Amino acid sequence: MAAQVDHEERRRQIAEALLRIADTQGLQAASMRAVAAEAGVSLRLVQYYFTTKEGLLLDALARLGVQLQARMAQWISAAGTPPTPRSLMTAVLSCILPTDPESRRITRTYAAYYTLVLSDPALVEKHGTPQPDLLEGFLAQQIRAAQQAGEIDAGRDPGMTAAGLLAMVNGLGSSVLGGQRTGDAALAILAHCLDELFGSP
Amino acid sequence: MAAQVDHEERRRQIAEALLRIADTQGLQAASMRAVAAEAGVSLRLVQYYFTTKEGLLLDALARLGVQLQARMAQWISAAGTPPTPRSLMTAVLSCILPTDPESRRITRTYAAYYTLVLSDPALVEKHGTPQPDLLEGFLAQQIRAAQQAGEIDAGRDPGMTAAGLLAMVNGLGSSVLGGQRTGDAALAILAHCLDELFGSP
DNA sequence: CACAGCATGATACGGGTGTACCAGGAAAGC
DNA sequence: GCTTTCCTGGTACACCCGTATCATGCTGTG
Repeated sequence: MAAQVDHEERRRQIAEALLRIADTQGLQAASMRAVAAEAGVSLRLVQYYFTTKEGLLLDALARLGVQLQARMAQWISAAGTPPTPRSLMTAVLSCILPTDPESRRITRTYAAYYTLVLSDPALVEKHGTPQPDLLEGFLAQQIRAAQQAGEIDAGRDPGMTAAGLLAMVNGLGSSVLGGQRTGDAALAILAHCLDELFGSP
Repeated sequence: MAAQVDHEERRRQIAEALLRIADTQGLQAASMRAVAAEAGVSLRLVQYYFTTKEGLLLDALARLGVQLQARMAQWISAAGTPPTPRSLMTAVLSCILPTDPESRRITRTYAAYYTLVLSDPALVEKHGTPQPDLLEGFLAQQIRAAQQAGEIDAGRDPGMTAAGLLAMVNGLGSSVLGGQRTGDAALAILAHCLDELFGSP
């Protein structure tokens, strides 16, 4: 055999270079050569580990998803002891908002992928993106729990309320990235909505 | 003089070809040559009427803004007689949602521009985008009016509620374009939120 | 009628893109 | 030691991009 190299580490290095470019300059600037330069390797290496560009894009997207998932798990675990439905929802929703550098990076990179998928839906269709629906289900579950505890008006539809909240946070994130709003302002709006949802007189 | 041609008409024809491509294939597919082919003119003509590609992009974006504005004006004028704050808000918000072909087109094209601006903020900065803030102000004003009429709880912050609603509609639109939700489902969620905002027992 | 000027067509240039091909070197197994 | 396999570097190929240049129409005015 030859100089055995940690393939996974190399792939990670290259994929993260792609994500770094997607974050700072957008995905259309993430050419094979640019990724190679950013990762400090030769173009040939990028081709070797990811035969095609589509493979690289998909792999990097998967890693981005893992990063977001890790961040959310961390925020959930920091939601106080014991976690209440309200603290959990606050954690999950504000975790997605681009307030600190890491969330800005993740959100911006996801936004870069978003339009890519819009123009070429076949890219991710086979790959599947169960994340949003899972999140929505989790939120709906928390809402139901809060309703049984009498903290939320029982007349609300949990699914629709969850979907509305998640969509709002998405939209707030877009406006923050677009520079129309500050991250803290978005957080304040989210807090206001949660205050309204949980009766806080 | 030479064959005097309606310049504005030609510019419109070309710009709308650009918008059509941006809608169906994304902005990264909207090359000068593709726009020329879509508009049925030669590449040289596109260059003639819009010296540079940036000029073409900006002009088309401006036209898209006008189209959205016209659509909103139409929906507002169809908001019943006399228009109530609730009917106005419903009209404005559901007008943005991608439910019919026209709104799908507008929303998708705006989404295509969104990431372009994210990766190159200088493009639109000088050009200005007063639209969203105006809309937010309009919504806040309607909320205040409804509060004075006793239709909305006076404890709500009009600005934050307006911002939250607009962001939610934006996020709902994204999910519809992404195929995670149907346009009607998004409308139902919006209706549910408005029901909750205006006390409907 | 001729001329000036706007409108259009064809083509070229330099650069960037994804991918493919070919060669070579380094370590492990016989 | 030799070979086989894994890894890596360099380079080339088509193709598409935005823009510029040259040339040629056509038309309305003097």
